[in-house]
Amino acid sequence: MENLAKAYDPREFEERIYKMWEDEGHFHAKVNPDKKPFTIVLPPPNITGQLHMGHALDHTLQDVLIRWKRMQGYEALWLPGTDHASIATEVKVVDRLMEDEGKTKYDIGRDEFLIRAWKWKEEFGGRITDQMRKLGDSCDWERERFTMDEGCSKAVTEVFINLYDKGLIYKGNRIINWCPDCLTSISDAEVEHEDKPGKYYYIKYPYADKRDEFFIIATTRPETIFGDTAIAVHPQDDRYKHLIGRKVLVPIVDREIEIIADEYPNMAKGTGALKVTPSHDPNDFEIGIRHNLLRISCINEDGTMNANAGKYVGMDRYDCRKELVKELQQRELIDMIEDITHAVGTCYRCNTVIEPRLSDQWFVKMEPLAGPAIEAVRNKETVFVPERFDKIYYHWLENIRDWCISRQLWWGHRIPAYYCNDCDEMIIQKTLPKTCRRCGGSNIHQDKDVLDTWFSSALWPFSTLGWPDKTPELEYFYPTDVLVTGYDIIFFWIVRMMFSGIAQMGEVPFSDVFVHGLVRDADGRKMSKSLGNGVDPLDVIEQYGADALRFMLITGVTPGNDTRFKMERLESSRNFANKLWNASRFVLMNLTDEKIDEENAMKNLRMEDKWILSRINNEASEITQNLEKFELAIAIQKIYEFIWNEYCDWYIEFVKPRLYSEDIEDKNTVRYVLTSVMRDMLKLLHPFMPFITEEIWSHLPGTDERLISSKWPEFDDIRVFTTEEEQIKLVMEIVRSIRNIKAEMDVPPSKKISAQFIPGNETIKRFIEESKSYFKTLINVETIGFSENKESLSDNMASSVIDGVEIFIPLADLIDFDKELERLNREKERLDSEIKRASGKINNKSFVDKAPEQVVTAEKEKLEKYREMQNKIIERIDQIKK
RNA sequence: GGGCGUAUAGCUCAGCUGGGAGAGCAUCUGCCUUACAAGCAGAGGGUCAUAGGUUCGAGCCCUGUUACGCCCACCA
Repeated sequence: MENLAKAYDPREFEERIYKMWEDEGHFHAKVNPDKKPFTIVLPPPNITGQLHMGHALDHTLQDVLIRWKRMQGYEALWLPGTDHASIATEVKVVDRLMEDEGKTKYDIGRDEFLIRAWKWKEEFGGRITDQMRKLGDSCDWERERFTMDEGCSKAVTEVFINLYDKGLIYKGNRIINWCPDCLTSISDAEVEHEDKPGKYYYIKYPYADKRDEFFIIATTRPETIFGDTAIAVHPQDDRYKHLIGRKVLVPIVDREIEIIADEYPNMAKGTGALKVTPSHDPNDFEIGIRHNLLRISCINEDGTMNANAGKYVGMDRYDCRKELVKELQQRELIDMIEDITHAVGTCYRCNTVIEPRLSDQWFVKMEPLAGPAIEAVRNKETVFVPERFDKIYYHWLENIRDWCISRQLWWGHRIPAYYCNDCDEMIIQKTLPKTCRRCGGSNIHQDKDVLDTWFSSALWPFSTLGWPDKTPELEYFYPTDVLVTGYDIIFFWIVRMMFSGIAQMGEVPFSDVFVHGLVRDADGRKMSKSLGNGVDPLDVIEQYGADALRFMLITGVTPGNDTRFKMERLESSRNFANKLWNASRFVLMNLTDEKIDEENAMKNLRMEDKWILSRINNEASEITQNLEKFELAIAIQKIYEFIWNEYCDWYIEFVKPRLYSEDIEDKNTVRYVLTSVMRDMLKLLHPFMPFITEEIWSHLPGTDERLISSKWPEFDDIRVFTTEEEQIKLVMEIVRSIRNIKAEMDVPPSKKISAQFIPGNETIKRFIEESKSYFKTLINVETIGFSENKESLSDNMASSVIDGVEIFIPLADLIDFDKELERLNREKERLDSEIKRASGKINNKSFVDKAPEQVVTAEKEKLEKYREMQNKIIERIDQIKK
């Protein structure tokens, strides 16, 4: 028989196997009316990114599901692709331009910049997809997409125009989140709130008609006073009611503003009065609309002060704050300064404090889109796994404000809005109009802004399948089945895919959202570049193999919870792979080229054969159920335990002598069972550890298909053997019991011994008689005998009681009776507590009355059993004491 | 301010619909037994955060409390 390498070395085969799968087309899914589709779209990683542990987890989960469904006979499509990552990529290209050529993007201009950006994409955009191959991701690479490829771009324009036509996209001059460093607007979702130390500056505004008296308001941002156009107080605020309508002067600039009444001010906060700066605060903006206030901007795009700030013009906003406070103090216009901690919005990319800023932007009107998206989850058209994440979803959608989708960047989908330079007419259409529809002029330019990256990712589940064209793929694969992602992008992405799918396709984009947590470092910290605590999946794969990494990432993780990356866990995963590897070596070295006769084998099964066949049969069915419920960790735990604790520890040990015997027919049976069970094991494990399983599979004789495309095991009624399972359990208990005696009584395991049994009944006696060869194989019991009672046995024996049988091991003159008594007493005490517990229940009338009958019966049986066992031990103790 | 999660063996974590507490690692003992020392066999180790409640029965369900963590929230 062809043999496997002696030690498990994943480097020897992982790459080769992946190439084979890809070359043979196993990943490719096509429209196939004879099969049911199963579709997952990959959350497209950024082209700027490198594979990190988060991807490794995310992809492993998806690959497990896809491989499993593929084996179940579904037309399983895992559609990969990458995201253009507008802002992230633009920053990279800008940096590179500066590094290489010392130029800014404005130096080379928009067209040239885009050429560089595409070049950058060509150079680095494929890096991450190459890395995915190392992980074993079985994506359909023939269908790989990019958010800015022709088809996806077409979809973007189409959606934009659809929404515009329905009045769901509009352009407006409104307050948006502005990043003074990235120099672009960002959406609400992209603002992170951080608690930062700040100060309340209590500023004195002189009354216009009585300049030596002051109205005091508290602000954290004194530099915005240049944009003040009112003071607002609550109409019910007794402190201020009488002042409504009076005028005060903005300090330093001496501009007159009015004290107005508005419901917004919180009477308990600050002085209860609010300076209103409509150009630099979203709430103030709203107040400004209600009261028709002037909008005065005082801060520029880059965070410096503008001419409205008088002598502070050109100064950075924070420098201005310092200087201005100094000046106010000199003029005695500051009442007091108080230290506070408050939440400050920062840019998710560069951490710069966000400047709310008035500007012309494009928005998606959210309310009409949010409603149906909320409904879809309430109706369970889409289900979150675990369920609790639907709360985040609801909360986000229920409180959503309009989505600012325009970005002042160059890399991305350009907004399909065109303006006539002559008459200012705005035309929304797919391509550049030749002439203006109003004035007929041909002097037309396109809107300079690009769209938020998430605008295109929101369309991913259908844009990648050909939409807006009615392709067969779209018809067949949409809606997709599962969307797998981390909880951190539920509102960035899941929410937007949901309402986009519903709005454009009339159907939710996926039926399940399988949410996972983060991979943290060994100390529970988030892996990050700045901390330098990230572990590179590629290094791990190089050292331990992709299978070990995948196994580690799935094992012991509760869905939706974070997990820690621990080296020891990786090692034990690798050890498991090694264990399987060696078990396979054992099987293979005991096979011959001779064909295994299945029919004959099934006729000559012994009890351990029936037992293991029965067990794997059950496992297959349970594991399938676990996978259906997305309980991947439970599923893999079961496979692990089966392979290690049942197949390796027991079955292989059971059958060794049969393999070394001369009984050809029996050897055939063992070979059949070994390989048959191993095939099923490999199948069940394959989704989780695809490489090692495929490699071993390829060495099994009579294999003419690939494991990746083989059929998932199903429960088989013929392979249920209850009696044999019972019998083997008894054998195992006896074996464990005797091993324990040997170990505790310091008898070398290799020492040959004999055993005497006092069986509880004839059936047990027969079982033991039939099983004597196992005792020889497993624990060196050379001879066995039966007795009616203890009295007929010699004293020099160690003993043990299990359910239904007493076991005696003669230890010649070596026996240490003190030790033996200690052992027996320990056992007696253990039974004591069991009996206490069980009898407590049985003596409890309400338990007997109210608990289900089978529970009560079971408890009674247990009690009887324990009492019997304990009696025997007590007898033995007494016997020894005499 | 609102919401969520976590608290189980020395460590990291499982524990699916409530019915005798588990794994991996670590520890102790004995074994190189011709698949595997990345291994085999045996052993020790837990008031399941805390106070109540529901139930015949609670690690699991309900309420309160504490600690830690996370997310959301338009900066007066």
